[in-house]
Amino acid sequence: MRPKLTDVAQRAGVSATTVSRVINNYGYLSQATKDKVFAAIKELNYQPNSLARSLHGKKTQLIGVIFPSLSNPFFAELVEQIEKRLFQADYKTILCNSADDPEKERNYLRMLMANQVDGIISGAHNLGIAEYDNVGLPIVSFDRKLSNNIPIVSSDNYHGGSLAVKELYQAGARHIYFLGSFHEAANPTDNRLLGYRAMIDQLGLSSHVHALNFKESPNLKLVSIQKLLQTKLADGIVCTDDLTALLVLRCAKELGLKVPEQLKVIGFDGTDFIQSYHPELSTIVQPIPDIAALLVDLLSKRIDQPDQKLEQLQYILPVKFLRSNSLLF
Amino acid sequence: MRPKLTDVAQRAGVSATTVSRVINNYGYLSQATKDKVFAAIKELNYQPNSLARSLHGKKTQLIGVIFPSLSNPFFAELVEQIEKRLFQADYKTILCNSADDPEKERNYLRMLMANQVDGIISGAHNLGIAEYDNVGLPIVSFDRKLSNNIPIVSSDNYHGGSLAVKELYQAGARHIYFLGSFHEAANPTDNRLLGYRAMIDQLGLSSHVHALNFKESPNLKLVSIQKLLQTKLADGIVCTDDLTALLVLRCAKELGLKVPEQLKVIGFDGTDFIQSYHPELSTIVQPIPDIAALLVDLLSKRIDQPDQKLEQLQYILPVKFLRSNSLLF
DNA sequence: AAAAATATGTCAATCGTTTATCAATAAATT
DNA sequence: AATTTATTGATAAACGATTGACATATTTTT
Repeated sequence: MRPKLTDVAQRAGVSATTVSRVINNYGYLSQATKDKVFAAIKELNYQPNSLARSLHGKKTQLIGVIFPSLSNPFFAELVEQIEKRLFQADYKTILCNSADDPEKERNYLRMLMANQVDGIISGAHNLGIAEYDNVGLPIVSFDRKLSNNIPIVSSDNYHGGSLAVKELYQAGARHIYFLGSFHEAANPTDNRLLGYRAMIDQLGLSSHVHALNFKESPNLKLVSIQKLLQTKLADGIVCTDDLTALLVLRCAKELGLKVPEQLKVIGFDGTDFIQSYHPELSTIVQPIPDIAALLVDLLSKRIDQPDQKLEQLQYILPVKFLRSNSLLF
Repeated sequence: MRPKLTDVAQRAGVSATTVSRVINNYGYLSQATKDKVFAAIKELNYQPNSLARSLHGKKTQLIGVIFPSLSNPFFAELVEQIEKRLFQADYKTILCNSADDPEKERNYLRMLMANQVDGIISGAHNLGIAEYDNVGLPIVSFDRKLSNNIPIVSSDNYHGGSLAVKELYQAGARHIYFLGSFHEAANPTDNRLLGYRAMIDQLGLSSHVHALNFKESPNLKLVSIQKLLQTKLADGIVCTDDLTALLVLRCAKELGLKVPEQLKVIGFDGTDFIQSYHPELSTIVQPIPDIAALLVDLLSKRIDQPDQKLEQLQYILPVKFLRSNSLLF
């Protein structure tokens, strides 16, 4: 049986009240008593039961972190950073992989409420506004517009999209395609497409969009990409993510298309993984650590001051362009 | 304010006891009452406060999942699978990234205890036996020998190591190197090295081990690999993980070494990611879904029957060899 | 009509901790 | 010596749900 507060009291030879006073640091306390109590706590390896504390209105220090996948390095690294920041802020991470399954996501929301989490960080989810509003908890969102009460953090997708085009153009590409997945809803991610179009227009080029279904397997995507590359119409491709860009590079190689001479490619995300293991890929780098830090920071504030009005609904973080061999040589 | 049990009772026009009976499904209950109560629960969107329930001895349905990293696709996929299985078993995952930091891991153990988790899945951790034994909770381990009370699940690393050598040999390699990181402790992972040595001996070859520090950055590893490849002594390399193998492939390309003609390479892990995005890499595939399923299964049993003696301390799951271009063409 | 089974309610204790209130004692200050 | 101030304790009421004991009423069975 785990020791409880009264055990500590007995061991230290003080009252339960005093032990609680020491733990919660309030009221008058002599150094001698504190020492005795801390010693007893150490000896018994005592940990206050956080269930009982939270039942009393103290925070649970639990945060639900909802993401659609971990096998995508971008989400893996983002979740890793979020967990790190949450830990530093003395929060624990309940990992909720929504797996693009609305039912699972709904279930998780229920569970999180039942577990009295202090707040939720939701990344690229797939439920409606109403269900998130019903939760009645501090929430911050990554890359998805939810409701007017939920702040959104995202990278500057628009600028990323247009920057990619500009870089391809400057490297000599004139037939620049947009390749990847995007939604119809007004998601921040779709701004990559808007940025692409804007820059295409500005440069007087014509836009070409080749859609991929996000949920499809890499092999199926590959088939679609092959079809695109075989036409040999494109000399530059803006990909909506780095993994797609890798498929393009592979496909180009198989078709004997020289990169970057005949085909220039830019990805999106720029994870550490890609930078380390595919340094040949040019990409638009999202500031993952900053995104994580901001999400945690905003959520902390929402938790500590739930009544404070939102100063800002949208937080857009700058992206960087990482030039590499897939573009110039 | 979130509705509570008494609110439901009031709404349904029954007593609190009856509501509790309905929720916990015991005692005599008419269908009519059940319907009324369920209706009230729905209307109020009521969720029993799991803190209060657990304080009564009910399980928290929380599991601590401790892993050293998410940015490594192997761990990301393993954690993803574990989360999936835990969810199916109605458990929630508290993600603990130990980040190879003993202090952080220690902190997490404390937190998990304070949060009354039902159990812990620990993957490749870095604390001593005593500290894990003190936790006094059901624990299962991945790839690390902890104590005699903690079952270990791992892949057949020994067979994987020897299989890799055998395949390289059959493909024509005679100077087969072992490249990667291993510990001095008797960790299951080190069996890859033992398997390598055994097969090397069996084939009458001589063994060559080139060590890499697991924690070093990819760039530093690359330097070390370059040094190895420049000697041109190896015509086959067994890597302890796929990421290292990718570095070898890159390095070989840069040095103008033809793969697989001059150099044959085998990795280890065989994540979906590698299979999808690096199909050219031959590798020893760990059965990630099976590992996850077994870990969750064993833990569930430990939780439900804590007094049952362990039938088995070690569970070794079979690996598969995935042949690809880095070996034969 | 009596006995048994079914259905619901009231009441109170409990889980482990927090916290307010009231007392009591010791030490420091005037 | 009187008055503050500092330090600890004892007691009890919460937090929200569970559960056992007991009472009462309604049905069903014999």
